[in-house]
Amino acid sequence: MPYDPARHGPRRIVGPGFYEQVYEVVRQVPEGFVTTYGDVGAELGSSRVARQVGYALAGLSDEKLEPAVPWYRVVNGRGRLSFPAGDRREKEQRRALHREGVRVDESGRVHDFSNLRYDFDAE
DNA sequence: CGTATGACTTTTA
DNA sequence: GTAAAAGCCATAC
Repeated sequence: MPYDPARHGPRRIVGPGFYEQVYEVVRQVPEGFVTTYGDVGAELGSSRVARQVGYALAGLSDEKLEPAVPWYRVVNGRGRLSFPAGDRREKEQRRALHREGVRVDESGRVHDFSNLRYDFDAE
């Protein structure tokens, strides 16, 4: 069977792994803001690890980390949700974002995405 | 060490 | 504006 993080999940939740770094960066995103996979990757040093960022987030679907990771604040580079419409996570992400004041279009587009995008370097 | 996979991005049409 | 193809790279086997 091929590797399936949705079923097996990442074995290493804490430690010097890449995933740990991803979680740490995502936790920096304040409430009411969003970020992109590419931005998180860039913050980690490489702007080409966007897939791995999503990969890391996929791992915490079933995992429960102490500091909650606001995975729902991470969208793709075009300001859209990375789930097909009707997906369980897609609905949950919309609900969570709406609760923080982030409006999401029916197509899954984040309204005023450019303005809500969090700037890590601004810290 | 080589192959396979994917919550992505960028380019091209 | 959308759609399809190629490229990326950490993790697993």
